[in-house]
Amino acid sequence: MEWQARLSKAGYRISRPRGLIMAILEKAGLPLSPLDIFNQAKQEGHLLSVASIYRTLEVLTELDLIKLVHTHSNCNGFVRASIGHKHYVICSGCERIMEFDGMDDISELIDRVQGDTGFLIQKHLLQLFGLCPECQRRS
Amino acid sequence: MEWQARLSKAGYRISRPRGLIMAILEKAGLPLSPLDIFNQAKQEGHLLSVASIYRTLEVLTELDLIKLVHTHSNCNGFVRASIGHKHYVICSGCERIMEFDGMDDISELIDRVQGDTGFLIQKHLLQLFGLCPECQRRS
DNA sequence: GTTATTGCAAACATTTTGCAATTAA
DNA sequence: TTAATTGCAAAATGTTTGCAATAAC
Repeated sequence: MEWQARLSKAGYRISRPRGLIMAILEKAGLPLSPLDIFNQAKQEGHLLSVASIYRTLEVLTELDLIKLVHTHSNCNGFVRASIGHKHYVICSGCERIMEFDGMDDISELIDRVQGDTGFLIQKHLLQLFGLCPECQRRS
Repeated sequence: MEWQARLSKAGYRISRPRGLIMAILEKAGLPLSPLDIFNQAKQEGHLLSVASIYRTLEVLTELDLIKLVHTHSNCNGFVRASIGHKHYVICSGCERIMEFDGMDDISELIDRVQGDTGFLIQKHLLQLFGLCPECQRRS
């Protein structure tokens, strides 16, 4: 389903700022912070208020249209999300990001941890970091 | 090796604020933010400056004596770390945290992702979230 | 005694909020 | 038309920095 449809269905409106932010994240291909988005929009000749950016990112995250990415330093990078639960590999060189599936691979681990700790696991956060092919070549 | 020894060996001094912060994290058993640490210290009758807290957390993290924990909202919780690379399970109810090993479990996954994406994986971030035994009972 | 470390206060950065003006439906 | 959304500016929050005073070695 299109992001427009998902917004509408949830009772939100399709506004210009929301479209802009989705478009910017779509073509970025790497995690952007609120300020990054502000700057990118400005560079394209569109002035957004930071308040709108923050509010929009909150709505889009709530609808799983975008995801927050965690790194060593910053945890304020957002990426366009595709359907379903995914994990990310992030390039330490250029920040390029790719999704991958991996629920099967860790479900065994989750079972083991549940057994060992008595915790009832509900969610998980898994991200890999390394060099993308291009950055490998370059170094 | 004791944290004191590790600090010394790295050329750092054993100061009162550093000892306090290590002690506070040690007994907390859950991730504390810089402000949490400030408040906990104050409650015990010790005034720390926030600047020192931030600087200390940086040093301790660099020496792997403590680790930064990532959650949905905040990524500013620090926990006392034991030796070696660990992962964490965090209780969604009370924030209690436990370590677990799991490199074996995901090395296969890492191989697969390297093959599929061409990335050269160097690091990973894996955290599980759920209810601890006590919080399960309570709900 | 020497030098790292601290505390303070100010600078800086980031995020949130209230409210009138705007715009999507 | 009317209600959600925006932009603005101010407030709140979080983090970093320079520097003189202090404390570890």
